[in-house]
Amino acid sequence: MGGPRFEPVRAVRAYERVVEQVEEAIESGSLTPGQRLPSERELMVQFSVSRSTVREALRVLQARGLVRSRPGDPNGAEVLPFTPAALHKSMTTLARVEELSLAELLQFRMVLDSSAILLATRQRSEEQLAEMDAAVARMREAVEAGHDTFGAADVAFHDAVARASGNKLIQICTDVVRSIVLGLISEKIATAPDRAALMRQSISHHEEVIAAVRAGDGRLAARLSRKAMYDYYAGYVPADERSALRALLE
Amino acid sequence: MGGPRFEPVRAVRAYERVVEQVEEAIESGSLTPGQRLPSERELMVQFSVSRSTVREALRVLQARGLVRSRPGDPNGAEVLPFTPAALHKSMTTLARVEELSLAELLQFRMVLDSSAILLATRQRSEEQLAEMDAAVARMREAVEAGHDTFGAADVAFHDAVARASGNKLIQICTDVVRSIVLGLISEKIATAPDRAALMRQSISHHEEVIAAVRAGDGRLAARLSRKAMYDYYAGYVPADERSALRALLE
DNA sequence: CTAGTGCACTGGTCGGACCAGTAGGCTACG
DNA sequence: CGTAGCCTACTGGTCCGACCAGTGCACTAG
Repeated sequence: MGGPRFEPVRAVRAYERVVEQVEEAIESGSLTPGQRLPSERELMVQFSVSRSTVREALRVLQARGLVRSRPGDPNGAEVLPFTPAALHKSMTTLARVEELSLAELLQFRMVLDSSAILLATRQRSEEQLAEMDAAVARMREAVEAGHDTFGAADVAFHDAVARASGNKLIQICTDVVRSIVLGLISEKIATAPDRAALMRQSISHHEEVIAAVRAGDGRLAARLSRKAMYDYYAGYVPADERSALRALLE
Repeated sequence: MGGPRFEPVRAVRAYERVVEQVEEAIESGSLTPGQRLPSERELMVQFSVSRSTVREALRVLQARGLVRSRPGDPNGAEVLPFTPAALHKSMTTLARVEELSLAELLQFRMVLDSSAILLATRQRSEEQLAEMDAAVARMREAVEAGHDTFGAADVAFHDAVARASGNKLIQICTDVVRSIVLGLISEKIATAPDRAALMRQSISHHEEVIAAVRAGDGRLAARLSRKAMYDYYAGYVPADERSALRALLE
C-alpha cells in the first residue's frame, strides 16, 4: 500500500472552465449584480475559445440564474441579483420526477412556516408585526374581492413572517415550496364551493397567530399556524394522506 | 377597463423550445432514466435546428441534472435519474451569494432534522429503527478510528431518520443542507481539540434520541435532536449568533 | 473461437457567416 | 439651437461546415 493515489483525470471541457471562472467571479463578489459581462466576441478572445464554447458556458450560467442576455444589447450579458428561480426550477423538477405528493409539500410547509413563526416571535420588530397586521387587514377586505387578492395578501403575510424569522434559507424555501403548492391547486382553491367560509376561517386563524406572536408565546403561535394551514389546505389532500399532516398538529 | 389584456410576447429562443420538449418528455415519464437521447446530429434533424442550438439545449438540460453526455458514446446523451445535484448547486450558490451564515444553516438543519424525528417516531418501521441503531453502533466504534468514519456513520443515522420521516422533500433538503454545512466546517471538526469528547457526547445524545423514538415520544425525540445538534456544532458558530440556535432548544 | 484491427459514429471545439435587433451618435430639419 | 429621425456599428441568436479524439462494434486474421 502507500504510493501515490492517482485521481481519475476527468476530462474537463472548455466551456466548464469558462463557467467556473465566471461563477467564481460572481460568487466572490468581484462581479456584482447589474454589471455587464464583456460581449461574446470579447469573451472568446479573453478565454481564447470559440464563440460556440462561450455561448454554451453562458447557457449554463443562465440556467443557474446568474446571468441574462438579451439580443441586440450593446452591453454584454447582465449579472443578475440572486433569485431563487434556479432553486425553484430544480425543486419543481424534483416534485414532478419524484412524484412528491401534495401532502409531502404541505407537511414541509407546515414545518417551515411554524418554525418561522416560532423564531419570529422571538425577534420580530414592530414594523414586521405591523406588516402582518396589514396583510391580514387586506385579507379581510379581499373576502369579497375574490381569491386572487386574498391569496396575494395571504402570501404577503407568510412572507412577512418568514422575513421576521431572520433566516433567509427558511424564507426562500417557504417561498419556493409555497409557489409549487399554489401551482398545483390554485385553480381548485379559486373554485372551491366553500371558498368564502374558508377565507373567513383562515382570517381568524391568522389573527390568532398574530395575537400569540404579540403575546410572545412562540409555541402557541407555531401550533396555531400549523392548524391554520391544515384547515385551509387539508380539503385538497386525499383523505388517506391527511394523517401525515395531522401528525404535526398535536 | 375590460378589453383583451395582451400578454407581452417574449421572444422564445429556439434552444428553449428544444429544452422544453425534452424536459416535458422526461418529467412526464415518456423518457425514463437510463434511456438515451438521439445523437446531436439526429436531434438537429428531428427539431430541424442547427447543431449549435441542439448543443445549447443539451447544456441547459445537463445543468439541470436531467441528462449527461459523454464524448464518443455511440448512443446519445443519457437520461439521468433525479439527483439533488442541481438543488445542491443552487443552494450552494444561494449560501455564497446571500452570505448565509453557519448559524442560519444550522438553524435550518435543527428545524428539519427534529421534524423528521418527530414524524419518524410516528411511523418508523422496525428495520428503520435497526438502521439507526446500527449507525450509532458504528459511531461508537469510530471514536478511535477517526473523524471520517464517525462522520459517515453520523450521516447514515440522520439519513435513516429522514427516510423514516416518510417525506422525501425533508429527506433531500436535510441531505443538501447537511453537505453544505460539512463543506464549510468539516476540517475544523476534524481538528477540534476536544474531538473525542464531542464524539462521545454526540453518541449518548443519539442514544437518547433513539430511546425516545422507541418510546414513541416524538416531542421529546425532536427536542433531544435539536439539543444534540446544538451541542455538537455550536462551538463552530460565532458566540453572538448562538442565541438564534438556542431559540430552538427550549 | 478468439484477439486484434478498422471503421463508422459520437461529442467537443473551432471558424465563419448571416440575420434581426438595439443604442447612440449624427444629420437634417424645424 | 433643439429635436426628430436616420445610420451605423455593434449585439446576441442561429446556421453551416469542418476537424479532432474518443468509443463500440463488426469484421477479419490468426
